[in-house]
Amino acid sequence: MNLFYRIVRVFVMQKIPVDYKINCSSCGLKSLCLANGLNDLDIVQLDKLVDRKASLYKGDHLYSDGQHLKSFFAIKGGIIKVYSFDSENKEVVHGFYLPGDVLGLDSLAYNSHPFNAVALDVTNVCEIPFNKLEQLTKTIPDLNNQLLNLMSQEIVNSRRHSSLLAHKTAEQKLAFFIYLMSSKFKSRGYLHTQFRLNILHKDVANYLNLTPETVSRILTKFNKDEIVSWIKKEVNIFNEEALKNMAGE
Amino acid sequence: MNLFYRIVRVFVMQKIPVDYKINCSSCGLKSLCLANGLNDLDIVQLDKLVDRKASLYKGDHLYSDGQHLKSFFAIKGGIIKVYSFDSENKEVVHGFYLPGDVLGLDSLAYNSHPFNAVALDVTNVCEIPFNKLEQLTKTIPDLNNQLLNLMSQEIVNSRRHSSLLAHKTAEQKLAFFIYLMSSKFKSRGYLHTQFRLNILHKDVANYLNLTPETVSRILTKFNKDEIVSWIKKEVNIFNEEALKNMAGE
DNA sequence: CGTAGGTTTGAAGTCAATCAACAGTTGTGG
DNA sequence: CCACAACTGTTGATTGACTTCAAACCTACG
Repeated sequence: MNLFYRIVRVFVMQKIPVDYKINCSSCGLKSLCLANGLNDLDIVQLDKLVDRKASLYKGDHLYSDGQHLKSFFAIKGGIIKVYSFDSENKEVVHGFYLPGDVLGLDSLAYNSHPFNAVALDVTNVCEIPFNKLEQLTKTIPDLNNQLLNLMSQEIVNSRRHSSLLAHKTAEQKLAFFIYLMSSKFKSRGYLHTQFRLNILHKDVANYLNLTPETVSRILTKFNKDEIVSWIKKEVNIFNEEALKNMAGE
Repeated sequence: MNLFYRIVRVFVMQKIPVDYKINCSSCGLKSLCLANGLNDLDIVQLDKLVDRKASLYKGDHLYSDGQHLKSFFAIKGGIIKVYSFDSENKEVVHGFYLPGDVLGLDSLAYNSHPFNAVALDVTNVCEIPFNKLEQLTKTIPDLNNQLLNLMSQEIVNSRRHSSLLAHKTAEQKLAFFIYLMSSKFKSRGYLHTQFRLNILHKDVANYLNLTPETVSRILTKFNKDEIVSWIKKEVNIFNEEALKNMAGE
């Protein structure tokens, strides 16, 4: 088992630097991120702005509370948690971002913004500076449109989350969350009934305004009812229809 | 009493048409809405796009669920409630918009969007078509920046709302809400310890994920404790400091 | 002036939190 | 590579904040 772990680690370490240097034109996620809707020539222009960062490892911060953020980040691989602290210094989890998602849309209006972004797994991001992007939007109207679209979507997502917090039961919340993650994997062309979800139960609990105990109890029930299991970061959906119904969609 | 009411109504009906035709340059709210940060010449350009709509009365919809929205709306006076329906057809209140606020930022990315906007009081709005505004942002970079700023702020506001739903007690939620409204009035240069707030308790309850009964109970308590009263649409803040503390800020 | 919808107040009920104790997992330093 | 410490997850018993239900009272509006 230990040997297996080593091999995987080495594999990951070696593979990623090759993989993540891929440019926008040949990136499989271009239809989700800023490049969506752009023609091939424009994508090349966008690509010139992109700074492909070295891999982040679990616990590494992409940015922190109070920092003056001056870039967007598009996720190429891995998973990022965005969180803040409330007035009593308790953590508040705002969301989890997967490959194809864009971070930093919330920070445009603020010199110093109140959010933190941390990697939950080995993660690769493309950094796109605000000011350079802004210049480019002037010559590429489609790019400006896509930026506005992404922001608009972020507003709607955030409202959906509020609505979930307000009007769903603990069971519905958790079913909805797993269903949402599954949908994300599906739309990205990955296997959506069986996937790795490297999120701690306590972080999900926080995000859904539940306690880890409640999450644990409900997952046990879902497993018993043969709807879905989530054991050691591995999600298995046994009954997609039942999950969807339970999510109240 | 009837006579008094009549006089007020006539006064309102006559006054507003005169007032709301004011152009952007001389509008007292220009520092809050799309005109913020623009020079005088640019404001004149923006002003040409603006369609100042006739007054909306209580219950009139600015837009509805499923409609193809093609404009932003800046509120000049009055109050608008934005809401939707969940999967069980129960109303979900997403927010209340006051003079200076801009609506429709959520609808940019969607051909048909899931929100409704209804006037809770006599309300005047300026309509700004997406496509014309988009054209103008190309020649006025400051306008584009302001649009992005407003969207970014909307994301942050929405996250704050989620955080409130998740981590505050019923008392804190209500204290926070009243404090927030007061702050809005303050920043708009109105009296902020005494103001008309034409929102039903049941709508606030929905927005804060409480029941009208709970809201009623807490307001009774706040009144007894001489912190704030909210009786028949009139808010009176007796102890601003206590309210702020209670809001947990 | 009557009525539908909104608000208040009280009593009873409930969902999920809290508290507690233990089991499993991860990561680190010797 | 193991041992131990710190963290994460599970399960049960108890509690509490807010909801639900119910009935009376307002008040706004045609």
